Amino acid sequence: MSSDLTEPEAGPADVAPTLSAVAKRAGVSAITVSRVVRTPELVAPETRARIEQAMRDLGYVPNLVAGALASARTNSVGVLVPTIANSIFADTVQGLSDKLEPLGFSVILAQSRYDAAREDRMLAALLSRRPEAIIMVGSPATEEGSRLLRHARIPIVETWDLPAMPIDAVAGFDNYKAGVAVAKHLVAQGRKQLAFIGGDDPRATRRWLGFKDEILASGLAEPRRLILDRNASGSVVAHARLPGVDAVFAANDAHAIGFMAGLRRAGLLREGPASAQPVAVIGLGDLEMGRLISPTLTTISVHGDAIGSTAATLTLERGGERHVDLGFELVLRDSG
Amino acid sequence: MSSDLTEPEAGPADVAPTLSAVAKRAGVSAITVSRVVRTPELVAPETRARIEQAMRDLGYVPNLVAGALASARTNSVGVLVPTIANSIFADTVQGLSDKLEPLGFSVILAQSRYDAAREDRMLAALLSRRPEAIIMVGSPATEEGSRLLRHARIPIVETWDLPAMPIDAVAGFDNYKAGVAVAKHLVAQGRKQLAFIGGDDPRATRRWLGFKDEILASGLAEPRRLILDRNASGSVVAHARLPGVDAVFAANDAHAIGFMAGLRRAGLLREGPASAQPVAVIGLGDLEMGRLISPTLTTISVHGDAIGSTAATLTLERGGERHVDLGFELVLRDSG
DNA sequence: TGACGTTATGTTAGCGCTAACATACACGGG
DNA sequence: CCCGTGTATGTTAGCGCTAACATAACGTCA
Repeated sequence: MSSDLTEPEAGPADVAPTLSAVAKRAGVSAITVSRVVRTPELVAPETRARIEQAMRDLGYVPNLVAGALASARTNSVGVLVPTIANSIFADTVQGLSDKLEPLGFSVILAQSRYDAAREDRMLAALLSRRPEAIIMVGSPATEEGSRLLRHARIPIVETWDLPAMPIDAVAGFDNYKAGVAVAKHLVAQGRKQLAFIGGDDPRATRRWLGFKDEILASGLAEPRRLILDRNASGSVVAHARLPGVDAVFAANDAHAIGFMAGLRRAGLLREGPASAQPVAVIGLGDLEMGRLISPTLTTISVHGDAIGSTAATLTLERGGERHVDLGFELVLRDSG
Repeated sequence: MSSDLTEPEAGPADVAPTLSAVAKRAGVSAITVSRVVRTPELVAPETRARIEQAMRDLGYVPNLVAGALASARTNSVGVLVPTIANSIFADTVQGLSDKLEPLGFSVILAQSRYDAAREDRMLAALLSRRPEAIIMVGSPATEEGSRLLRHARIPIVETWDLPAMPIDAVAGFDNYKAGVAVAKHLVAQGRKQLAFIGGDDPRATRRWLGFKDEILASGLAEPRRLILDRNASGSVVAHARLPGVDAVFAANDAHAIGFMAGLRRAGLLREGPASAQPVAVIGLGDLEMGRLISPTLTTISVHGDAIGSTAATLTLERGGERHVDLGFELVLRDSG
């Protein structure tokens, strides 16, 4: 028995129903069904009702893959982050999704895991899906990645930094200045033995450079730099590797909180204000957690969600300012 | 001057080059170029080299939208989570991405923000992109969402719970039993006035029910339940609304840590072990942060990343066990 | 009254690719 | 010498939809 015998009544089809199946059932042409989906106001109310009924009967779900090919619009944006787990970038992804999803855009998410080769592969994979824009944390790590993006002819938004020669648009803050601000604050507090702990990705490195340059400029000895794994556990034991240190700038709040846990075990954490701390600790990211621990965490607040929603806006509007500095704030609490 | 004048040499084209453009340049047919992209071992080395050169010259990026339409394979999976920011679900998304991205699958991410109507819209939006599977946290909130998924004829994985009547596959743990385990532990510790704080989403509610039932079964008075906002700040002041309480189960670690911050301000937090705590606190999720604060956080550890990678595996293999209980562990530390 | 806008619907072609099926040629064994 | 079996490449049709351009049936107003 061949399968082209149709079911007696509207039984579940073996394959997803198409526009023309709906059209046939409603006694109209395919384009009219297409209009009901996309521009219902152009279809007469009675026709529309008949078509909507047919769509319900068949359980029609539009095929955006075909629609995208025909219209050359995918209504999707590619988003590339180093990692999404336990990370400050989750806020940025949330911020941009919240702006884009209500407009009918889908987010195609890719993670580079701080690996340049994987980043290039993910960039190529994203671009083959023809997103209408790419939003990424940072800038391409390789020349190849940069070339791919420049040739894509779609809005590209680099975030979480202010690259000197952006590909297209930027929504971020000055990581170097953040390092400078932290150094200034610690020096003014009278700290003498300063150190930086955290990763060595481009943004953390910019923070380190600002931190170091400012400390040197103020006449103090060059600060130490401890490069740590991406998990906070490494920072718990970091204190043992920094003898004599009296102030630490951590590349992010997780490292800062881990470092504080190590200080607590060493009996070097006070419940009092920053001035009472044997070792000052300053983080970056302003996690909610930093307000909940004791002593509360002094940190650079960076508006991750605003970066996301600004990036989303930049993908939608081609004109106007394409270089947005969202800034940061040094939030003074009890740890440093 | 009209723009259809081609550049003298391989300049950047106005539109993205297609397979046939590459084919023409290499002097072969389109299908041979397609083979170089997908099954290079079927193409003679010299031909392949010529085509690869042509692809490089033109900066060819395959169009997976067209490929997906022609082959009826999109190589994408839809992922629906309540939220990605500051959340335990980020680990799950990371876990599944890490498994799927190397296999050429893209992740289309959508957030429901704990809103049933938005969940349905996101589900419909995901399905119109014809993903090869859907992975979601929890189960559809509405009958409509459930119907959509059942008719999609693709693998559907529900996670972070063990639904009684799953649509297809499941990778999760028993939230009810988690509540029971916490209650048993607190009762054995001699706690009398118990309370539950957290959200009222389906999974938190299952935890609450297990918690409550076990406490009632052990002869104690019915525990109180405080429904809080999704941010931890609300839990900081929760203690004032629970007079006389001596043990709290928080629906997640963030709430637990927030509640502990409130206890600290009230002078009700000790540095000692669980037995020394005036109020025991137990969380769920096992955030790294819980190990770093003081007192350390007793929590239910739930393997969010394993849920993600298991879910990914379930989307890829259609046969075999489709109902995986990843379990949980009560991790005893100092808070309760 | 007929040229002209307006509203509702249809026709045609094609988006860029791949499945399925040719075709062409080389090679080796009976 | 012809047939079978690879190996390499090509032809054809079509995936499900939409852009762009008809067409038809109605007013409406000078």
